Amino acid sequence: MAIRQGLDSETVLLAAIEIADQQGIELVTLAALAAKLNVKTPSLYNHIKGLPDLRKLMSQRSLQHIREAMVEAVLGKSGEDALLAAGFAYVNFVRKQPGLYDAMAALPDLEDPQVKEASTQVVMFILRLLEPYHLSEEDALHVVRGFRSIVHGFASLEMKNGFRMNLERDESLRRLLTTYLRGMAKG
Amino acid sequence: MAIRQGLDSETVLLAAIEIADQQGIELVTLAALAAKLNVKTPSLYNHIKGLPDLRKLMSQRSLQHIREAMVEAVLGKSGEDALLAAGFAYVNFVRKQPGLYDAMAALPDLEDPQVKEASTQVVMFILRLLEPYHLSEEDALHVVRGFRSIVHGFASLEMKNGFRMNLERDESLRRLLTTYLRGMAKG
DNA sequence: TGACTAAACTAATGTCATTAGTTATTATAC
DNA sequence: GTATAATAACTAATGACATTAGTTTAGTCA
Repeated sequence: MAIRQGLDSETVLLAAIEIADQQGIELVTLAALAAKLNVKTPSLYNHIKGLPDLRKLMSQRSLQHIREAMVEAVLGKSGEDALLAAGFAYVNFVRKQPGLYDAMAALPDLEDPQVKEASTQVVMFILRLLEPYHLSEEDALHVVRGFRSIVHGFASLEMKNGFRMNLERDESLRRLLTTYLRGMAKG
Repeated sequence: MAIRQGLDSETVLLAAIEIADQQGIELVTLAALAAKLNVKTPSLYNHIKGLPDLRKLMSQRSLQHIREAMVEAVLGKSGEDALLAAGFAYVNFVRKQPGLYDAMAALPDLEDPQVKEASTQVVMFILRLLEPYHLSEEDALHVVRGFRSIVHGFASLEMKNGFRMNLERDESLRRLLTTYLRGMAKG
């Protein structure tokens, strides 16, 4: 017995993400995770500190992925095009990995240092996209809040089946973003 | 023993809401609820079907309160003023009852019939506010999605301490809403 | 080879939700 | 007013889960 599984925290994290995306964040239990990894529950504590710690790792990873997806999406774009592409990249990430994103949304608060850092990276990325607008620092920060509210709000409502009308979702998102950006430009 | 407490589902619901707002939704357990109501846990099942049922009741109630708050806020207002007031009423409700709102955000999905109905009431209310704009039905529905995304996104990010910069939050919200509305008007 | 490190394990505890079955209180019917 | 029915509380039991303590054993390295 006790054959080593070669586990490490990354493997545990990836398995947790897989369960989250396939079955929902509430089914990410240490029991389910251990079963998936052919190990007993307490063995997981060699790699993660516990369930709350795992949730934090997932949130952090989620924010990293979102940033990466947005970075990739804006390559070769600037101004309004870039912001639109970044917004879609954000929402498309949530569509592809709803459980992982939900781990972040389910976090009681985002005060954990590492989560904070990943979140700061997202904010700084959006600030970069706003440079062509030559806003004051304060103005830019308000816009970042606006942009984040829009994409997070849209993505989470969509994820929870909050949009029930028979209406193109991408079109809703496109209009939401372009309307906001138009308001910015014509402000 | 077994003195009757005069419990009913409303009392249970109100106690759950109180725990949620004071201590957070994750501490709304049947055990905590029973203790608060001077009753043993199984007794709660005479009034609610179980924890998932309670969560649904909370979500439904949350949506009702949000609608009421918005209705109250727009009295005597119309057009952009009304939409701005409604947006602030939404966010201020979440500020006042974060745990109750979180119960809704924590629901796996919003497919439950009664939650759906309460949600439809909110959508219909926003549609009424859009009447002065004389939009097509499709256009109006896209705007409703936009408005909901904005207020939900802002409120939930704020609730989870997602806004960490030292920057007026009401001002962020005001700008977010007016920028969007300006984009609509100048579309 | 021998000693150390660490990854797995077993065992135990405590919290929680839920169900089944029981008791006792309140309301209703007569 | 008393008998009966409905129901709100209870006790007891089960099963899922997270977590901690202590143990074994598999790799690693001197």
